[in-house]
Amino acid sequence: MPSGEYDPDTAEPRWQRRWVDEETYAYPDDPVDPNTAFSIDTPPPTVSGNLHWGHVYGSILQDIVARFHRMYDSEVLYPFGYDDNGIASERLTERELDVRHQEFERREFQQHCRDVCLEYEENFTEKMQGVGLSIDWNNTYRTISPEVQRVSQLSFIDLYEQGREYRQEAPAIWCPDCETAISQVETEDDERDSHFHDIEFGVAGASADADDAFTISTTRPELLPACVAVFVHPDDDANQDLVGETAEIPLFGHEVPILADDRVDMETGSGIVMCCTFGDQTDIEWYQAHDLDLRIAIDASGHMTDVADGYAGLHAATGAREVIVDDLDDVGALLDRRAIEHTVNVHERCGTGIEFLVTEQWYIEVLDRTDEYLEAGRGMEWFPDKMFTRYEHWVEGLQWDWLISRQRSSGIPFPVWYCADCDHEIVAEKSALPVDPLSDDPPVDACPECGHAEFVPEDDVLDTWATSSLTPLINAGWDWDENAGEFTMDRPEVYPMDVRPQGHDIISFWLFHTVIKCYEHTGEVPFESTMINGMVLDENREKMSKSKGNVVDPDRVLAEYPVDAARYWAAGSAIGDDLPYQEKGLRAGEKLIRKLWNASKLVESLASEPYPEAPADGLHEIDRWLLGELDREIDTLTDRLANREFSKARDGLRSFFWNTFCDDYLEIAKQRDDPSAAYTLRTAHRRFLKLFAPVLAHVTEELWQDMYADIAGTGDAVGADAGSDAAGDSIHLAGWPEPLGLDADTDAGVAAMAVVGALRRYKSENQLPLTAELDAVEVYADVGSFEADITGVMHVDDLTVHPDAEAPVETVITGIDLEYATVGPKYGDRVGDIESAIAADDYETDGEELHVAGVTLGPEEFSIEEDGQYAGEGKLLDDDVVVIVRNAVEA
RNA sequence: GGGCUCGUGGUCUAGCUGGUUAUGACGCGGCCUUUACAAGGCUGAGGUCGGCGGUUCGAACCCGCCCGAGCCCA
Repeated sequence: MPSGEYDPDTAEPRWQRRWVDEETYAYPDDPVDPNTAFSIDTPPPTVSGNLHWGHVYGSILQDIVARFHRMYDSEVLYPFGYDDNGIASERLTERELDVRHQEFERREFQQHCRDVCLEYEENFTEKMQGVGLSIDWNNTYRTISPEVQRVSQLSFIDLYEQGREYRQEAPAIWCPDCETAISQVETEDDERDSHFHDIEFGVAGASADADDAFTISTTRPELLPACVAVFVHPDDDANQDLVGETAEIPLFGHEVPILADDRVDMETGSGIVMCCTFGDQTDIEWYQAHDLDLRIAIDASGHMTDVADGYAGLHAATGAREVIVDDLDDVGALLDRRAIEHTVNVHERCGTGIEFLVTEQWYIEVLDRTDEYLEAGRGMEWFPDKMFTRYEHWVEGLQWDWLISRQRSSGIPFPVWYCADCDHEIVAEKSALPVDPLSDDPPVDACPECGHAEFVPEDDVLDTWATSSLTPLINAGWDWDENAGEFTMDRPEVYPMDVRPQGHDIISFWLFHTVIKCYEHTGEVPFESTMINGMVLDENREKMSKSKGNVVDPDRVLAEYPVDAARYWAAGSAIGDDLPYQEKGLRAGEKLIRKLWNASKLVESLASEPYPEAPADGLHEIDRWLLGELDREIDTLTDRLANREFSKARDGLRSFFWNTFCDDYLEIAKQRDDPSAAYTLRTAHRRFLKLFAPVLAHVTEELWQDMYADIAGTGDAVGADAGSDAAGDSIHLAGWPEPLGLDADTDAGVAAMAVVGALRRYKSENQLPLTAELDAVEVYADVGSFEADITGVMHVDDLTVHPDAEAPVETVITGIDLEYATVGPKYGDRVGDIESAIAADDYETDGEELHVAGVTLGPEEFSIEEDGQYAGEGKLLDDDVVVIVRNAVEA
């Protein structure tokens, strides 16, 4: 029985432990009806450090969805994963153990990664449980685990067999310091001091009348030996005569074509730009679009190659650049040199400026099916709708197939070997997966192509997105059945999954890649819906970042506030919108928790039986009214939760509970002691607990256990919801309330509450205690059989109700309200005249019609605005529902 | 540089396909010891809806430009 104050510091950890220990949220092992199973593709956080507030925020939104559907549908699969096969986890491991990955054989280093990550993962688990997430901790996965490696390699082989993967020599982003290819997400922009150099290029064989030289501005003169073309914008009239000529590179002397391309930025430097293989992304595009030569001037370690003639062996950035600039100056080709600050693409790990190196890489073909992938995206329901646009633009703007190979030493290996003689690709047997070609033998003794018996293992590993894009299949238990010769699922009922929750920053990565991979493997869109949450900002609506020092530490917040308060705050967001962290939002949550606790105490003291029976002679009208209003709130709330309208759901329920239930109904119920009130108090209270349960997971559980769990569990409960309450011993396993559908006189209820409100205001304004007696009150409205309730709660000695009588008030016409929805379109620009005539009192009403400004409006087109004036004894409180009070106490 | 999104009282927000007086919460002022809660109740003040222009009888809402913020892609 709830007494005293609620103590979240002990209650919240207690329930969190119980939920885990008793496996409250376990998904059943037995097959589940696909119609009631609800599945969530939980985002697996990257194991690279500690959880931040953004994780907490996103997780709470997922959990609200999970808890709602667990009550509303039935079985919910809410799994959890740890993404620990990426470079971030390798770095964490190197940092923790103070080692370098190169010191180990691949499997050995992977083992170290697994050990280190395990510690962090335990910490993640603890944190997630501390937020009260209803995750099924029996269903967790690690992306570095053998099971997931098997899924990932199966995926590679399936796509390979479908002909959707190919190997090609192509430029890749390369870190010359770490000596590895990296993906674009591993790079970041950095402001660097640099120099802009104006360099004079010659025009080879220039005719006498043409210019024989032009200027190029560059920050990277050391790339001159790698120059393979010069570009001019097609709209650049001043330099158009150069197009078609041949340029001569200063110092190095080789000749390259001068071409036109609209990717040239005419605003930068001279508007003429050199294309080197490779200085930046655009160079790669030009190289491919114009089929240019390849001149590699910088090697894998960042030093100049033989292409750079006498500069070979010098380090490009720290040696060759200055020497080349000096030499250009000596031959008079350096026209100008000025200091600038510009943005450089660097490797986020070491800060080294990235290069582009041509290497052999594996790709998944995507460009040929963008139409299908667009259609697949349309096949999902998007919360919010507007986020689909990002997916759409990403797919429409795709320029490259998906590069999935990485030259890292840890990660999931490609299950591939090559014939040492003819380079024929040999793929592992599906039944043998997972394999590591570096330590496992290929499935054949001799090359099926040429018979050669020696093989070279592929030592690349898969892009981490190539694995994390399989989470729906991992969750569904996708595998290859060797005997049946087909792919199977342990839990086919969860696929496609009901919802993919994630941030909008990775729509183009995680979501897109998951959709296309699962689509190719199963022919189905992997999600019924996707829920895209916004970012968490700081109190000033700015992005949280370590450098700004405005990062919110989850531990600190949760030490100070109940988790339920944090959950209340998170539920205050419109899905897809960014949400600023606000302490006042958490404090408002605390207040609601306290209100719910105190109201529960009152309910218990007013109605001692947890499940009282409904009175045989029926419910009082006010009780039917309250339960009827609650029905409507349930309908509204259910729709809002189903549409992921968290903020509206939360605020609507809060208002109804606080204003209607606590302020109106409970105040009246306090004055009563009858079976109808007891039944209603308890029925409404149990329903409120359930409706709040998805958001306020802990306090509702505490109250439920205190007040209802014992009897609900025995099956002795009677009355509304008794059947579904008995289903489990946690409120989170109880059934979501269905509307009771009682007949209720809603209009009378609303009128009665208006009377009560008016009387309450009257007392407040006259500085009377709310318990003060009122001598006489007259009401000119139909309040049904609410009279006793009004007199009880407002302490009215003599209440007279005139349901049909004309109120003794004189109505004064104060104006005319136009029905703009009909008047506007009908009279168009004459509306202005009508309005000014009304304002000038220049109109006549004639029964049903209004004559104004030369037109006649029908009864549907206007309404008369009138004020009630009362000259009799007493005071008129409200002229909507006419309430007159005569009271001796009032001065 | 391109795309997408957001901008509503001091703060956070509701406002659906344009239509009377722009919603609620937090904070602020005043009043009320009322047998669940003073961390409560009642009540009041506070907004030219980022700016400018346009469409319209009528714009927070539709269109254009600009400013500020965020994300993604260059």
